[in-house]
Amino acid sequence: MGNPNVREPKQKRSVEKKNRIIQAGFALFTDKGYHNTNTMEIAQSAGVSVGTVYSYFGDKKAIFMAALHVYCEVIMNSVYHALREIQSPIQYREVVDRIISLSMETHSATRAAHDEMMSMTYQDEDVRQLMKEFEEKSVLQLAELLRSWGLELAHPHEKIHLAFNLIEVYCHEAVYHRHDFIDYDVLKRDVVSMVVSLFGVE
Amino acid sequence: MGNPNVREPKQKRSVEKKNRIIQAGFALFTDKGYHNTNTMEIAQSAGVSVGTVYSYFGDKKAIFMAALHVYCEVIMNSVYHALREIQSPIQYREVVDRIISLSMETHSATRAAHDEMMSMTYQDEDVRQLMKEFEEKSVLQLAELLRSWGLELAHPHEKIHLAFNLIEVYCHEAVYHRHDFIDYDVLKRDVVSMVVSLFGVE
Amino acid sequence: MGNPNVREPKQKRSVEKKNRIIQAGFALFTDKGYHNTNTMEIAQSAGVSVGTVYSYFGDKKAIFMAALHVYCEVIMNSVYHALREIQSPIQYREVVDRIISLSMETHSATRAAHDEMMSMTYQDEDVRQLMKEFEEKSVLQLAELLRSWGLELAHPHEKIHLAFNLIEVYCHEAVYHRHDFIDYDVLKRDVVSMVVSLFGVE
Amino acid sequence: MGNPNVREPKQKRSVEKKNRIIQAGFALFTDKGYHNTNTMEIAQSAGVSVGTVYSYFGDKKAIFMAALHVYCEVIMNSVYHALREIQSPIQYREVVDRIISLSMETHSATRAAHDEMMSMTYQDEDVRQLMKEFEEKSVLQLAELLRSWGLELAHPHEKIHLAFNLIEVYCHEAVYHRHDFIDYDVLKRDVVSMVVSLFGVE
DNA sequence: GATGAATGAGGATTCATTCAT
DNA sequence: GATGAATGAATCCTCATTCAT
Repeated sequence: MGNPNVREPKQKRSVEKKNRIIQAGFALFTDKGYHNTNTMEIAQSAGVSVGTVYSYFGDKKAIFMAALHVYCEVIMNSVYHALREIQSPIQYREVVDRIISLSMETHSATRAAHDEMMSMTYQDEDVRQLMKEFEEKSVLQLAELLRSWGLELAHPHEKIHLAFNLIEVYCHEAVYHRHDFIDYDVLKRDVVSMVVSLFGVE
Repeated sequence: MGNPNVREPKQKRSVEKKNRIIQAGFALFTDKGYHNTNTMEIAQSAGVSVGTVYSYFGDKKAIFMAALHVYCEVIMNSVYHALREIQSPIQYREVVDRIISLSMETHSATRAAHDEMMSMTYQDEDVRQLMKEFEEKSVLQLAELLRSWGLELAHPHEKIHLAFNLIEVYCHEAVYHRHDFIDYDVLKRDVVSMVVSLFGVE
Repeated sequence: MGNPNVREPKQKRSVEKKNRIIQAGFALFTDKGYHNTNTMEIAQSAGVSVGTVYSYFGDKKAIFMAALHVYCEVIMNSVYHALREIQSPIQYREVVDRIISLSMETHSATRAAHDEMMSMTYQDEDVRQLMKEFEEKSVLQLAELLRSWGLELAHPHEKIHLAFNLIEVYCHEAVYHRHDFIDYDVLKRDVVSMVVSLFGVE
Repeated sequence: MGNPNVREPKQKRSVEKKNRIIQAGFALFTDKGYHNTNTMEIAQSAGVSVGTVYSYFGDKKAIFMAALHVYCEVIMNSVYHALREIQSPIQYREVVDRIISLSMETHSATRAAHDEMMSMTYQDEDVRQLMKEFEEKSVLQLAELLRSWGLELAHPHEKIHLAFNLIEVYCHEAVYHRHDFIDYDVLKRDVVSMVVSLFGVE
């Protein structure tokens, strides 16, 4: 399965080419879904030939994995870097609000990315593993950051996990669904309150 | 598109057959994903021929929609019926715990169902619409129920939405991922606390 | 191939039912073509079940053959009966004009019938044979009629064949194509002249 | 519908391959009819894979259209080139005879082609349009040629149309049917006479 | 006699992957 | 290294025909 001679690019030109393929794949998977995107589209969108795609990636799934990796990094880093710049005294309510804004941007920018990515997670063991590792890394990184803020929590991992998922739930709802029976300002306020209360910072 | 002569079964035998197809489709979509399941597999798994499948459903997507519909009903009803049987005085913490248990059962039973279903939601407008309607119905139904309990909330819809998604997040995590750095009892306790506090019932 | 137990209806009800099937088949084949018409459509259009269709006709082709037969009869009879009513002294130019009018009606009424029928003729030996017999019968019948008018021709069969095909060409062109570079009145006048001159009656 | 990435071959090898597919399609459609020919047969007959067929043609109909186009060109050119070589003084009777011979060759060579092609014309708007354009082009081209011979006719288009159809009728009859009651020499002589008289050249 | 549900082979089309140039 | 033409298995869907009720 797949090309056994996958090239690991060292040259700058090659690295850029590989990145273009990942970007193209990410954009297309995100927009149309994994199964509705074919390799030729990715190649064309990246400005290379199919053959070239297959010289960098063993198979279609490998492109997906690389794209997922980048996606995770982007999500994580945007939040992490924003948080690192925060100076004390920390206004937690504002911090949460800021994270929500950042997540909203990512969600809007990547449209259905999150769900398409998640969907694959449950159909492929390799993808699942990748996600798991990423989540672990993220949570541990943030736990460290909170500690550096002097926030000593009883069960930081669980709380971080929940907080992120809550924010995720909000963004998701706000970006994709727009139910008429939901007031999104109220929803957001509730989310912020829950997070703040979860961390006992208010 | 699809078979214009879709049979609407009235006979008991036919209804059962249609249901078998839906069940088979649901199981397969859930297990392997929509795109990794083909119509012949569904037919065989339901013990009928492909032709028969297409006499009940216009196309593959219609099977998916029917399965999604059933899935939504099952999820919703199990929770709704359980809640209806609750007598006052209401112990909210126990109620949330019960809903979590019910959701866990469904999640365990249906494995990756939820995510596969959700994934389709973002790639197909019809599926999206179906989900939206279902969510609306569920939230309104529960809001009514809470009111009948004498629980007058400021923004019930938003709270119900968040509560359900929180529980969803927990089940999801508990059933699929099992991160080593998470203590699932702690996670659950936090979730229950958040919900109870969200509804101001403790 | 096909049902070996084809019923030959004697009862009035059955004969009518068979005719309804033929009519329905004719209409559908003519409108959408043989291959774009399926047996269920024919059955529905005739107000019977598929099973009933197969009790009167061995297979789909048999319906076509029966429809073709009816079509030929209709075409031929309309012309033949019109000609039989003509009294001497015969105004040949008017006679030709009348035949053209009749043919135009049939063409208009049956839309693409002629060509669909003809098309099948060249793909199936049975259909070809049926057409051949019908043409032979028609030409001989008309030759007889012309003789009864006192028109003694050197090679009546060849002339009748040509005359009919010329008229056919005209109707065809006039009904289906409508080229901008053709003046249909001129075309008709030319056709009439050719036929009249072919028979040496002017 | 159809492959959006249809290859437009420039390389000699590719052009030849595309032509082989057209030829194979033409032969099969002509022999067995459009609906009785499947894409795999065409591919095999052309010595390529189905995938290759679909890289040159968007769908099956496109192969048909291409074949029809070639057929039209061949028919037209054979007649047109023959006529262009004729030197004055022009012996019209011989000219008509020559066209008949040429048409007979084409008819014999292509067997049922004409009718299969015509049949499609009445079931598909695209095919109809293609035929219409071809006919227009042919008639105008010939009108021009006749003028260059000094033959000034009152309504050349109508006459050319009729003449060609008459010849067509003859060839058709002579090649496919062979009715016993028809003397084909007589039929031919009548046709020639009609054409010659139609153009007033005798 | 009539029905119409069931069958399953067959057909058009797509697309991940390979490999000769 | 790069290309993109070629492959053909796999997929969704149709429909003539049968046969149990």
